[in-house]
Amino acid sequence: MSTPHAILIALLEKPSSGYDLARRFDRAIGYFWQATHQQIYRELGRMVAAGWVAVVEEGATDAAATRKKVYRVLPMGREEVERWVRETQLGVDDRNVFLLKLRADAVIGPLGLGEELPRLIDDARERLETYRAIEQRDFGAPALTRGQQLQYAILKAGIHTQESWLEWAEELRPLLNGGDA
Amino acid sequence: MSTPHAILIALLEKPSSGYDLARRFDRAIGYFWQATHQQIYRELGRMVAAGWVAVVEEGATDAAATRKKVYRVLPMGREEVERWVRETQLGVDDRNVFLLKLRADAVIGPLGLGEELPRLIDDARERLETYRAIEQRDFGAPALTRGQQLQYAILKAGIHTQESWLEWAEELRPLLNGGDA
DNA sequence: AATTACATGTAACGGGTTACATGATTAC
DNA sequence: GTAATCATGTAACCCGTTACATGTAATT
Repeated sequence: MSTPHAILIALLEKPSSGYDLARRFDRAIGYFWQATHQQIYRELGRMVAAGWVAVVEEGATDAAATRKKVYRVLPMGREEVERWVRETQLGVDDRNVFLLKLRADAVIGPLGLGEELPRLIDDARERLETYRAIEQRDFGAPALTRGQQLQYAILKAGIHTQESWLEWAEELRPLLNGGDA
Repeated sequence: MSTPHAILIALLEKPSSGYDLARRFDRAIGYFWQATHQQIYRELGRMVAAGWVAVVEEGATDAAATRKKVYRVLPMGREEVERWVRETQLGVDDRNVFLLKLRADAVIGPLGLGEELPRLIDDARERLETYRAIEQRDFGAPALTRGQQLQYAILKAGIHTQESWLEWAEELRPLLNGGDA
């Protein structure tokens, strides 16, 4: 649901054409966020209509580049990004969205993520405790059947995920709080 | 795209009504797989039409339970689950789908996941190497700006995710290979 | 000359989400 | 008797996906 914002942030990092955006979403960005070129063109059209982005009009850099349309973010688009980062509450399962917010914070000054992170950390700790409780309740027995071992493995996947994320988040914390935010 | 299979597997674990399924998807299952009651009823309808599931007809357990419809998986539904587990190739980003496959494996015998896991492990290792390469190339400098530190943090999130998953996967490996598969 | 890469779009479909709707049963 | 829970559904919308479509520029 935040594809337009993903595009806005990518454009803040570097003004691009739809085609370039598609390539960027296939490479680096695509590791944690996907968007096909159809989505990109669709959203670019909408965002032009909304006044968030505009096509860069340069007096024909070279005659060949006529077809290429480079988009840049307008003030209203930038404001929309700030609003979205500040007002969109995330849950424990929206980690890639939080990474998107981090990218926004990396491009345009501090956006108050230092206040959202602790809440996410608390949520992750809570969920981890839930998992630990299930672990002790359901998998404390000495001998488990194959099926039970597999179900235990599924639970462990969840435990690993939370623990690993918490480690990362604690490491990130000072970066968001220190400085000036 | 595998909501119907998620429902089938849940029904294999325990025949349930649509309402019960919705509650199960809100609780335990919902930690890594979501489905609203609208989706559940829609899919149940389709799967009845496809001959994958059927309503359990018991001669009125008690007169009050008239409205409740309990579904069970028919042989064709079970075969469809097996087919899906065996034939659906997963990518690095389909980890929750792999957990779903594991749940299927836990309910109905070994389904050949011992062959899919190594491929996923290789993919994860490859991606981890890509991340490590980016790390050395872009973030080797001694002093990084705030923005660069944040971008580095985003990359580290990816590194953590791969490492953590690989640890888990290696732990799981013998369970899928040992025994009889 | 032919193929690949560049570059931008339209159209249709299906699934997930949200809102709406209804009625029975249980608990306070 | 009123509210919460149980229980099942319909309808509309939007987004992501897949397929289709077109044309230019660069490469071999």
